[in-house]
Amino acid sequence: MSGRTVTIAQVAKHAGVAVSTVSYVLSGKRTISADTRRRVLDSISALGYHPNAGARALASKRSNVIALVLPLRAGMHVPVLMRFASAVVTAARRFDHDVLLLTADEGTAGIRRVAASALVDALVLMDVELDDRRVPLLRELPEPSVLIGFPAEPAGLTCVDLDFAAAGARCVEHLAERGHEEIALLGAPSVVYDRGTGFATRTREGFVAALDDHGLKGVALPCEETFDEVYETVRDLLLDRPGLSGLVVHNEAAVSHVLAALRQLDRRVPHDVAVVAICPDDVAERASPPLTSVLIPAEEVGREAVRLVMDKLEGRPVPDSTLLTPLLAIRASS
Amino acid sequence: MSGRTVTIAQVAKHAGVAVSTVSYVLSGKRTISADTRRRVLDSISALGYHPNAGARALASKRSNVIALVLPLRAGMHVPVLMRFASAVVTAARRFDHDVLLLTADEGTAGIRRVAASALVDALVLMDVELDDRRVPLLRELPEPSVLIGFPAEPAGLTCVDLDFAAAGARCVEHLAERGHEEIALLGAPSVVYDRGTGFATRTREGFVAALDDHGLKGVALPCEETFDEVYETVRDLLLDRPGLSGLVVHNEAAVSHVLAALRQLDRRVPHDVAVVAICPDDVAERASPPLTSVLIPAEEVGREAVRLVMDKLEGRPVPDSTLLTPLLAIRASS
DNA sequence: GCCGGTCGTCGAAGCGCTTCGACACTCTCA
DNA sequence: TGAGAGTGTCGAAGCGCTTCGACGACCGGC
Repeated sequence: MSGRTVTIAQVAKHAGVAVSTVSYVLSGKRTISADTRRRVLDSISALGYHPNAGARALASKRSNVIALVLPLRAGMHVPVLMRFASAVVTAARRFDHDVLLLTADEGTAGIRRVAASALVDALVLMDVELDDRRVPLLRELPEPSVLIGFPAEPAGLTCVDLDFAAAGARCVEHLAERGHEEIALLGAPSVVYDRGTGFATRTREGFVAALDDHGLKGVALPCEETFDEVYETVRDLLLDRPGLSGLVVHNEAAVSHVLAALRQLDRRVPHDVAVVAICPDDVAERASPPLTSVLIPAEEVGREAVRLVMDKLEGRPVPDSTLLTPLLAIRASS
Repeated sequence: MSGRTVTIAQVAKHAGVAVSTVSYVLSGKRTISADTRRRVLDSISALGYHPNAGARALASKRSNVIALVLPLRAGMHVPVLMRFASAVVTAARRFDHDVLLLTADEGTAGIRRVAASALVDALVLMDVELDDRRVPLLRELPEPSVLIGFPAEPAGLTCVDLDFAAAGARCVEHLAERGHEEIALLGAPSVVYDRGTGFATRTREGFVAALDDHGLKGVALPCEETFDEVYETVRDLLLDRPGLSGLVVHNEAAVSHVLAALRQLDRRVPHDVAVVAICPDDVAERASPPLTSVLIPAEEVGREAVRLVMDKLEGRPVPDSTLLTPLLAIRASS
């Protein structure tokens, strides 16, 4: 093994070749004879050599690091975010890149800093809002970037997200197939709609449009996240709309409260009220009864975001907008 | 502003000084006259200069990046993890460092890689387990590291965590003060105890010891995370122990299920059964009724971990073990 | 048998920064 | 008044890597 900081020069000497030859073995940018390659690789593992990241970045003008920028508002969707983050890291490693984590408290200055200092080659932004103040900066940055979520004006940007409109519609379609005639969407807290967060709005639009398509009656309501508020909302809803027999819940924190409220109101799921959720799989599975759900494909979104940003880094053309198709998992609640 | 990649040489020329002078202005490692310093700083902002991270790392042997290593098992405590991560990033920025995110799927190889390639100066590991396979590696690494959580054999390592034993004891003490005589701890799922995760075990030990100290009767049970299982556990518990009037819940996912189960069993909180939780504040506040809780101080733990790792980087001595005192927030449930 | 064309390898020139030693000053104090 | 001690600044030597141009060696074609 090593004796502290093995350099490429030591590898070269050990293998009896030039430094540049070792470099070419590693990068594959020039042809190297099988024999030489083997000798070099043997020396590398014999010495325990790891290329120095700083030196490599300096010489090649590539740091092989991408920035992952956390959302402006902490506290929302936290579990899903973690899965995004984890998926992004895993995907980045497939492309031999690492991931630098950036929070929002530094504001746009952090983004500017890591880009200007060549700490990162590219950026992935999570949980982009409709009116996201990070977006103008991205436009003027030479480093490529990919957004998870859609801002109001996505022209010229590369965005990935679950197709929330389709997700909302898919839930309606499912309930229509099951014969329900009046349904409701319980969405995000109203503050989320007020600040125009894209995914909440788009789900609602998809839901409302699909009501029409399938000739169903229905309503879309915001939904707060404490049990008491959820309980009231559900109670009032059932009171106002006696014919209502289906519920779509697009609010991870409220899911279990909705079910508890229904139990308390003596409505059986799915007998009296069918419930479909838009939430991560594990939440749906842990509920009682397990919920039919449109899963939020965090892994897929993360993977796709990284793929796109790598394509941009290599100068390959990429689509402006990538919408991932929602997948409905049918469980006991509908 | 810039015209693409401003270097220190351009700043030096613009300010009419030597390159080294600019460097010393930036690092403060030599005295510079006020006048020169101002000229240099003016040039820096006039040109929009940002030091190249790679070059700096190469020359100074410091990358100013620390690694944040995610836990081996994904899926546990996910929301809390995100707050750790965020706190670590924020704290690291205060020390002018950035944070590289590492997942466990690369195994220990990832840790070895970023350390050997000098990509990072130091490491912070989240959610360390009793028998953590990353720990032996840390001992042989020259880079300093800090663990969040305690392994079975922490000698020679630097560990930070909430004092879970004290947290368990604090809950008992609180219920004893309120006059309860028989109480129970609903803890993590049994699989978590089986693999010996430290925080679960330590809470239980603190709980059990405190029962004795305060002369209470009680029991500590594992607790699964689906509603149905929680319901059964709670029902059986109340059946077996008619005198039981207090519950400590140390399982974030089960908290709302426990409350729903109690509602269903017609036990009023806190009138019939007092409930104290060990969970993040927002979960406790969102419950109904809002729960008296020992909060898990993610921000503080993250901040402390970074402070320690920076101390180690600077060669300052640090304590092997840092236990953060639990804080009980009294709310409506007890 | 000579010419042009790969193929495989080498040496050297940076990449942008930090840091060390040197050096010209300006103060002090004997 | 001159030795000694600071100050403030400079120049140059790397840090470990990539990459460019050069150059033998070897090939087939005429």
